[in-house]
Amino acid sequence: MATSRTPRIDPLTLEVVELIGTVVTRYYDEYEQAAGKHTLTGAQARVLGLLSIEPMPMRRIAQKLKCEPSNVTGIVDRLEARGLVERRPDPADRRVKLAAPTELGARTARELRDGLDDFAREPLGELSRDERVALRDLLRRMLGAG
Amino acid sequence: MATSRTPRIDPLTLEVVELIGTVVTRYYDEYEQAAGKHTLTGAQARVLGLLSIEPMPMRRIAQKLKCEPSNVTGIVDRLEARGLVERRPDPADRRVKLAAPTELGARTARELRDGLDDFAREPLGELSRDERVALRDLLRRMLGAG
DNA sequence: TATTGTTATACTCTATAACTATA
DNA sequence: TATAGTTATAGAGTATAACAATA
Repeated sequence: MATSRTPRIDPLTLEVVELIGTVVTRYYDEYEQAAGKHTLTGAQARVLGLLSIEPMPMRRIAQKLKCEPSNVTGIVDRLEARGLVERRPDPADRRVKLAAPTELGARTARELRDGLDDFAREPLGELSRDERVALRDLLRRMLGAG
Repeated sequence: MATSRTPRIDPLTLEVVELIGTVVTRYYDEYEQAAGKHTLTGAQARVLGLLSIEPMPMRRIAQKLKCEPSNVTGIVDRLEARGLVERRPDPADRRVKLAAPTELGARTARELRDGLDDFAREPLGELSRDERVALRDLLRRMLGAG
């Protein structure tokens, strides 16, 4: 009997998917490595990065991380224990705790962000300015306007 | 005092880095989601995917995953407990155990791989064939010959 | 009643160190 | 003696369920 299978994707698309997979691995590894240089885990670095843009309630961090709110408690606990983050009361709603980076946390987040420049320099450094424009436009289209 | 700072990257490169970050997040989420549909963790899905290409010693799995060999024991244990993977002796070296997918494991890996096609269809589906060729060439150059 | 954050629990992944059986 | 795989241990992230304080 002929089983109804998902049509195989063409070789071109397959190669692009594989290339993207390589980029994903490389990006992820560099991120973890940059975090590790500050003795931070990936999750901690992500939360610190989020808060450095804008302080936010614990609940919202969980939404951003796509994880359960109960997990955020521990991650912020560890960041707070290291003096990188602090919990502030929300004047508007006393149930809410706003997590915000300390001075040290803000500095660490900045250094972490600079670490990502390594990624920008290395693989992206292979491309000329025109090529980067082309890549930007393709990625923009791919991810849909936004 | 003028602090010697890492030179800031230009806006264009920054945007490309951010776009790649978005792709990375999306790719990762889809991978975890595809794994979850088979009640597999990301690590388990990655190992199963590796072995479906080629059976290999435990040690080599650890190298591929960039983790300690001791971790692989547990991951393969769980895959084996579910009948997706089996450990075979290596005729050439009795210290070595070759991990290989079972029939069920091979089928699961295939379905998992098809799940990645979702990624190929969605964001990549936005691009025409010519655009995909352009993206492929840019990624190839970026990742260096490859 | 509903919501925010937390605690308690259990599972997985991770690294480190010590062990075993081979080589 | 060196290597492959394992075990033991501890820390971190994750989900689920139940709880206190507040809305």
